[in-house]
Amino acid sequence: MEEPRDPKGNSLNRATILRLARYLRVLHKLKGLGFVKVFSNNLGDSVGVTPAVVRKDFSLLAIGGNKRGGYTVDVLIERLEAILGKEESHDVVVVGCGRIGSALLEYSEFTRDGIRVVAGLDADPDKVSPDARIPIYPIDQLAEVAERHGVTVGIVTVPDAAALQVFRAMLDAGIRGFLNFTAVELKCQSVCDFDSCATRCVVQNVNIGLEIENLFYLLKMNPKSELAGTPETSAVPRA
Amino acid sequence: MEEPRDPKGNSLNRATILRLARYLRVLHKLKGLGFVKVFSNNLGDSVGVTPAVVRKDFSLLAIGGNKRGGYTVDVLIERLEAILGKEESHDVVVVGCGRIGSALLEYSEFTRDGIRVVAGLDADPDKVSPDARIPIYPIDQLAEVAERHGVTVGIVTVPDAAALQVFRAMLDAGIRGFLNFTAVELKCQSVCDFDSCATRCVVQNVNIGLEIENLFYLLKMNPKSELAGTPETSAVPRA
DNA sequence: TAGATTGTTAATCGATTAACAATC
DNA sequence: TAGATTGTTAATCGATTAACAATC
Repeated sequence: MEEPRDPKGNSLNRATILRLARYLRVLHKLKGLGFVKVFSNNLGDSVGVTPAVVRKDFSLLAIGGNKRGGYTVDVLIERLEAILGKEESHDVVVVGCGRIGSALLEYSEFTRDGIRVVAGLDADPDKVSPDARIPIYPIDQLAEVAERHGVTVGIVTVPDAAALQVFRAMLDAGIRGFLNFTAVELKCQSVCDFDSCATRCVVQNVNIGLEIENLFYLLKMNPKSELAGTPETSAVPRA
Repeated sequence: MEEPRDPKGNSLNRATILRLARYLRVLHKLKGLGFVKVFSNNLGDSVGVTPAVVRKDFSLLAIGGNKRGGYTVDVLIERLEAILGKEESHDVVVVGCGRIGSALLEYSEFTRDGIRVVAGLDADPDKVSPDARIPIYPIDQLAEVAERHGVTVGIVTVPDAAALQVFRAMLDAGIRGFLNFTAVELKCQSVCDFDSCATRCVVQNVNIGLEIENLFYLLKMNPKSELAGTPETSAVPRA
């Protein structure tokens, strides 16, 4: 299978795709604020990279700027959406409706990002409530629910002990993108044969306990070197 | 200021520190399972890196293995704890007790990791409950609470609009490690003068909305290349 | 001994940074 | 024009991988 390629024929790696997504986020906000132009250093500040990286990314994508006036917000948004795809709505399911899962079911920030939780799933009959605004179904209806809504992305907020079993069930249900809140390393190889594994998936891990541990270690080891980088500068507001 | 250095005088960068923390986590689990020895490829699988990286890390730290039998779990734990520090307990505060914040207040996984939430803080008087098992105080008592418990790490689960203001208050209260659930980029430069900034802090971002967006983009752009890497192999169980 | 794993060096790869010409 | 920013190339840097001798 080919790697994704940009308009110039260069390949886009994971890091670049994630940066493009972040540019796009910021650009939408800037547009909402009435910005027409933006400089590479402004965008870099917002996303946490250097101006050179921003320019190089855009250069790679054949997105041109103006040598004096920077880049046009509308052009950037248009081109980035052409590359990343302009999603109307991101539908997801939440598997495991404990404390974190329940909180995410109703997470109000999702709406702003165009993310919609279509359903929760749980193994506990007491948690099931199919008639709620965001319904919660028994876990064994996962495949049916996923198919009905065409969901390909799921949030995993089950106890660690259930993680692998749930992971497999989600793969079987056609889910290919996983936001994993468990401490278990989820990877396709762990549920299928080594060589003949045809099921590919994407996993993003959010290990809250580990992140907090890391904070303590980083503070202890590296208290002086962890400044986030570039000073804030201001972008060009609409005249 | 000097960078942290290992026993051989080499400097430890952020990526290495985070890997060491992950090794240590896995090693504690292995010890709990009765493992005495472990090979570089086993540890690599668990942490998601290649065996060569594991060996290189340990070599850098002057931790030796046995050319036939791998590394001794106890030795690794001892040496890693000597380097990272053996923390008895990680005390944190949760600032902002909305859906996510409340869920984290009672997050049961924390106990297993030695993380203790000493208090929550909120601006809403209705949320305040100083007599609860995990008390919730008014936000303006933050400095007092942080000082009383000697807390240096905080979880930020406030609305985006309040993020910067809360960030500044937390810095003023002596908090230096931040687990940031808001979509706002928190960095010390945003709250102090550029050059004379003496307040250093560490921020780990958990942007759930962005992570989900990324899943959709990665699935669309790179459906075939996101396999998590190395196949599982088994470690050496105690005889 | 034979086999397997460590430990280290060199080679490779990719990403970041520096520099600066082009030009609006 | 003068100043500022883009766009690109080359240089640098660091991390990863390959390879293999050492040796248990």
